[in-house]
This record gives sequence, structure tokens and C-alpha cells, in this order.
Amino acid sequence: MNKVLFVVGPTASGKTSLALDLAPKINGVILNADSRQVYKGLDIISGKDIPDKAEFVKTENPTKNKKYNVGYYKFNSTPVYLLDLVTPTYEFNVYDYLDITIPTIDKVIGLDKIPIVVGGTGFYIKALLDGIATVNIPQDKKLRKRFEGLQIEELQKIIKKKDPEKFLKMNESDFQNKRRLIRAIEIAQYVKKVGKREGKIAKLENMSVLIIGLTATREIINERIDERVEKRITQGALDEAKKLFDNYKNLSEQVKTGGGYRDLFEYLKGNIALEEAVEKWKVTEHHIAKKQIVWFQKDKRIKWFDITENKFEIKVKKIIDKWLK
RNA sequence: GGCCCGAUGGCGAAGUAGUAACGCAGCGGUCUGCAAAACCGCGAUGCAGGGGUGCAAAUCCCCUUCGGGCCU
Repeated sequence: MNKVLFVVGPTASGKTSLALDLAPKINGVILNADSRQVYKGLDIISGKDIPDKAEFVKTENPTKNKKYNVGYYKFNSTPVYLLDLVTPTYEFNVYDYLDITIPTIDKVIGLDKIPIVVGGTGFYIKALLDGIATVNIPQDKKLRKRFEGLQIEELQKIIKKKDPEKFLKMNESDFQNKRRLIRAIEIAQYVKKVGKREGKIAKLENMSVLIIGLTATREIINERIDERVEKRITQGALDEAKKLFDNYKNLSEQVKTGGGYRDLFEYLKGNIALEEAVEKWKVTEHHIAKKQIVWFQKDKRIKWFDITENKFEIKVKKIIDKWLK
């Protein structure tokens, strides 16, 4: 059976370096699963860590979307796909991710290599693994605009009326979430118009999957984050932010809200001092790590490894070898 | 030495007598097209310390301590 390896975990847990270490040993190719690293120009702050002289090698676009910049960077000898896929003004989302990633995985397998999906965006990874029933229901910009101005209570009433089933299924948190309420209405509206709810669910099928999770205590992760932030500042994070800031009004929401980006943008807007922005960046990254930990901890398929344990890589390699046989 | 102001959870900050708002951080979560997003939940039995007045005090009075300012 075809095999796909995943390496997941919070930011700063060392996913990329583990994957780069593993790839040559198992004839693997890396596929990014990070919602901000798909953007061109988000390099240092997003932690892309592309080697200095690496060149982007374009490959054939397997999708209908001409906006994707498809190809890979070579990290030493290992190709890394799904970086620099779109420009910072593009509103990338999980639909796009499935759209490009599924055929890319097929392609890698066709080359007789093992895809290694590496990243911290749990939602994208879950979508790949389990599919999203409503992923083919497109966004309705007009509808979104129309409902954006409404109060939560009004949106709640609407969904209660349009899709009572969904209404009953929503929990307290989602029920207060404007964004999710609007999407629910969007789906209800679409179903009413088109008559059916879900199309074919896009996801990986008939694959043998192994998911490696990297972890450590929150304290350790936070320390590593702080160090990384400091390092990125010296690597030119501010220049990167400035470059993007020049085009601020056209940036996608995803870029504007990215960890580090939003904090440095606040500085560039003149709202806070640079030092404060850096401190905020660290806190933002702590939040991100926390969220990732919470997300991944409930997925029972993940095999966890503590990165502070001596030679944990050897254990990882062992379990992979067993899985490959 | 004298006078004035201040002291509230890790930080910031409301509250001038009726039983401790709120923001940040922290912690616990939700998650099916923005997911590094959006959203939900939980934290002071105590208001610098001590004494007093009151049915009742973070709120009034006295003393002490520590900050800040002003005066000689």
C-alpha cells in the first residue's frame, strides 16, 4: 500500500530538522503543511529556513488554479514542496491546500518516493487525513459581506431557522463565533439552492499513514520560541516585515494575522516600540504553540516523541522502519 | 525635618461604606473553506501591615512600612 509519513507538533519542536534528517534515509520528499509558509515572501518570520542558494524549481501544476506557483526548493538533496505557493495577497485556505496537496502526494508516490508531510497546521492535516464534507461548497463573498455587519444574536436566529440540525449541533463556543455562523449560513444557503449537501470528499485514500508527533513541555517549547524570535530579528525579520508592509492594504488576512507579522506591523504602523513588538511576537508564538498542542493531543493516531529525550531520533527511525516493511 | 499624593490578583487598572468591573499574561477548551484565524470557559474569602469607628470598610479615622512629588 502507498505510504505517507506525517511529522506534526507545535512550532519550534524541530519538525523540519527531523524531516530533513529522515528524508534521505527513507527516500522521502517533504511537503509543507504550514498555513503561512505557503506564502511567497514570508520567509524568516514564518520560519521557512530555506538554504541560502537554494533555487525554486518549477514543476507542472496539477490543478486548475493558475495562481499556484508549483514546485520545490532543494534543502541539500531533499525537495520541499508547497512553499511559496501563492503571493501574500492571495486568500489561501484549506480548500486550496487539499486542491494542491493531494495531487502532489500522488505525484511523489508516482516517483516512487515517500511523501513526508511536515507542519503545524492541524486543520490542514486533518483535512488531508479525514476530508471535509463541505469543502466543495464555495465561499459566497456577497453573502459574507451582507452578514458581516449583523449581531451574533441575529446570525444565531438565521441559522436556527435555515438549518435547525446544524443549529443543534453547534456548541457554546461555535455558537458565539461569527465567522463560523456565517459559514454555516453560507452552506445552508448553498444546499438550498443546489439541493445537495456534499460532493466527493477530497482526502487521502487507501494510504498507509504514520504520524510522528514531536513534543516537549510548554516551558521548553517557549524557551525555544524565544530564542528563535531573537535569532530571526538578527536575520532580518524587520526588513521582511517592511517589504510586506509596503503593500499592507492588499495583504491577505492570513498574512496580516500571521505570528510575528502582525506584531511587527504594529511597530511599523507606529503603534508600539520595536522592543514591545518583539515581546509580543514571542507571546503570539507561545499562543500558537499552545493551540497546536491542544489540537494535536486529541488525535489518537499520533505517535509522540519527547524531543528532550536523548536520541529520540533513533526511536523515531525504528518505528518508521517497522512501518516501511 | 515638614507637607502632599499613592499602595487593589503575575502586570496594568476600575471601584469613596453594602459585600472586588475590565484588559493583558496564565490555565482549560472548541474546531469540516480566513485555522499562526475566530470563538468559549476558569483564576483575588481579599484590596501594603496593624489598630479603631460603623449593623456593614478596599472605601472613614489613627499608627507603621514602602513608593512618588513638593518645601526648608
